[in-house]
Amino acid sequence: MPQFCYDYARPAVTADICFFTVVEDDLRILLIRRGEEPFKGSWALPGGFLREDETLDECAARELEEEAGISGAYLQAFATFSKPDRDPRYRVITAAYFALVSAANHVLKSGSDADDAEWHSMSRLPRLAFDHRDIIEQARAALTGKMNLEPVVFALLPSRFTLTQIQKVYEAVEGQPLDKRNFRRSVLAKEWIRETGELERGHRRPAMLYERA
Amino acid sequence: MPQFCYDYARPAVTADICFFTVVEDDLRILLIRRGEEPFKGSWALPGGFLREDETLDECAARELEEEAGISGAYLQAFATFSKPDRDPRYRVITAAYFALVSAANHVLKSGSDADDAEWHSMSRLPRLAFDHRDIIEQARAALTGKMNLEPVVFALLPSRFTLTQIQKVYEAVEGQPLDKRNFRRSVLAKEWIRETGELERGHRRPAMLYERA
DNA sequence: TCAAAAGTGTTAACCGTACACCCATGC
DNA sequence: GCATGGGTGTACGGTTAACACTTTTGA
Repeated sequence: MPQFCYDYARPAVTADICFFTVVEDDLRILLIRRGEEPFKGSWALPGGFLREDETLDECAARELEEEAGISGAYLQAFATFSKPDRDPRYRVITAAYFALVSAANHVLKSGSDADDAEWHSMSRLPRLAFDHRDIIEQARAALTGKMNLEPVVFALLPSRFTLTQIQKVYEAVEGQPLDKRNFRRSVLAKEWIRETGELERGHRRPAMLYERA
Repeated sequence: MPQFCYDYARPAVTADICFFTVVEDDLRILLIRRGEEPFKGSWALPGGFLREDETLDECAARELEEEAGISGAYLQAFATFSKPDRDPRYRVITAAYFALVSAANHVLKSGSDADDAEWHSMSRLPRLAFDHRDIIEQARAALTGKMNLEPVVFALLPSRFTLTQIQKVYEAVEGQPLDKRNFRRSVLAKEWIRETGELERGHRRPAMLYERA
């Protein structure tokens, strides 16, 4: 085993990811069950150590690929966590990201690190390792803010979607119902979407399908 | 010299600070002239290495004290910089902060690290080391956003101030003039300030002095 | 008396919010 | 024919933005 030696103590640096999806009008987050101490049996955010040749953004993207088999998800850093004792083993500085994937693409690749990964409803989180509950709370707040400023909602939707679908995603993230007419007016005013001309059939009354503009 | 050895490479971690003040209606930032390679003679942000027993917030506060002799300034992290080659010597991850101090308190303590520190107008920045120009640009944007949401402007003002003074600070940070009547109405509506009853005398027509509510 | 900064209101446009009914379809 | 979700407009209140003149003082 090689050794890396420095004149001063250096912390380990990781990127941890709050990976969200919306399924059945419910905001869910990907967690991994820990098989080792500390916090054996608790759930933790996916993430891992920064490598020598990558940025934190690249690290987060790589971990998402390795631990959940997902590439190309929307990824955004939102805070850094640095309390000296947040990991009882040794010092770890964590750059926290949130990531988004649509329900259609959220099937987890089995094998490798992903075997103990599961989606958990944000309304019923299990026992969490380290300070991951704090991180998740801040992630949700960051996501809510971002969604009202920038067109990130599409990362949580299939490529074509109805206005009701997009509304359900906002409601799931914000955790509160929204007025249908006002929501439609405001989302159309933003010019983030356009009509496809196709209708979604097979349920009740067909609904117009939209796509990202 | 002690040696700290790890099984994997670890980056150095620093906190760097974009330390702003407003003087003569001009937004200025504290920079330190580098006496060593790399970037000898260029200017750099104050900052330094994270110690074993402190958070990044504490590190930023300590560096501000050591390098500029200022304590209790408003401090806020806004981004992390992690490009592998952003420091040509070895890998450094930097948590970037912005800090604010009022013109009245911005005299630099001489001695120690501060000897080569100077305030520079944001409208005429010198040659900067590393990726510090990027960091400064992002800091200004973060500061502008924060000032319109939270009462941080007081960190850039003396304890008592006129409405014109507070307006000049906003104009300096945002880099654009503001309408006097609208500005006064909106700042009074926020209820961040109250009248002192005292007038500022000695110039032209006396102005009401306000203080933080 | 003049130069300089302090102080003061009104109007119009825009935006957010509240709110209820008819329509098209599948069963 | 009925249950289900799709689709639509208006009115009110609050906020923002534009805009010009009088007052007070020091020199």
